[in-house]
Amino acid sequence: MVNLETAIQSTKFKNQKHKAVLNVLYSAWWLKTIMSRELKEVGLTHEQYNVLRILKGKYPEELCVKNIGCRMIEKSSNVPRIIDRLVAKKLVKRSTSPTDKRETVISLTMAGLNILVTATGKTDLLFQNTITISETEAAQLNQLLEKLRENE
Amino acid sequence: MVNLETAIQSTKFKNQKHKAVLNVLYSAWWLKTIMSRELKEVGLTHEQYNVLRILKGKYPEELCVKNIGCRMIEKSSNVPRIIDRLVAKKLVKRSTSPTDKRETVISLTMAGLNILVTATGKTDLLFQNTITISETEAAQLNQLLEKLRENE
DNA sequence: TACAATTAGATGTATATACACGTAAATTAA
DNA sequence: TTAATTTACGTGTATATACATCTAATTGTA
Repeated sequence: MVNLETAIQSTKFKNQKHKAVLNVLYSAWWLKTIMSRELKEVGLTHEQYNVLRILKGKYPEELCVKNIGCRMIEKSSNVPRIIDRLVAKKLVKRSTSPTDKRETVISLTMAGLNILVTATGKTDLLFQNTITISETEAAQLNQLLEKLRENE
Repeated sequence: MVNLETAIQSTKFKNQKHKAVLNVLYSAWWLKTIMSRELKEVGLTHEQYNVLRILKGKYPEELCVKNIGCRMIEKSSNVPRIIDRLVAKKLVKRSTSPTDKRETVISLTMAGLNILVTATGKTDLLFQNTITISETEAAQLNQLLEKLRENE
């Protein structure tokens, strides 16, 4: 158990709100780090995994680049370039939409589906073992995070 | 007010814990985005600002690269390269430690201190206007985030 | 219908992240 | 005191982020 003070070696927070901002940023870095460790074993980055999961959510329906982008957790991700790497690994296929030639539609390959199953198994197990807060606490946390962003 | 479901266009969360993981990641991205917008006006990136703040915390004491690194929110930040850019802008000064020639000690310049004051004023105002949760809620949020990381 | 405005996505650039590796200095051990 | 080990930090590489710009396709409008 590492509290924020220890993690970033600082005790000078203006107030609880200021501490909460740093705490959210640090927690996100920590989550990405432990997830990436698992994903590395199947050769995926966190963002590549995110794109694959978005495609899985609609599978076997295809999604265009724009619709993948607006579902990303990090909105400023450069989706075409992440797709480049997934295409190179043959995990997705790119093709032009017949109805709108501006759109590039992306579909999961079998290899993509398979790697996703393995990766999801790994991250699920990780969360099960590492994140032990109760469902009630998680629900509270969700409520407070949305309160934090209420003026979004 | 934008809830997570709308933000990432998904309603399929395995449970509250799974949703909390995505919620923390999304909230961190959101916080970084709104902060970066302010910092851009003074020509700083989020990470450059973080390094300057760490230096301010010990000012006028100097800090070596390693001690800056272990105080960073994102531990895998490449501190030497962030310092490169701060040196180029004359916001910090680099020199070799006289007591241990392996160490590079970094000190804030007057320009660095000044820009930090402006930047901090901007982010403080931003938080004041945008983040309106109470101190009690923020304290609760801090407690839950540390619970989330309890097996760190 | 023709032309302007908008939209989708590819691409370029600067910065950052994540991680490996190299070099020099300091520390420890033989 | 020399040799091995460790530490601090710079550097290289692949990927990602953040944002601007370009092109082609589509849509809206005169």
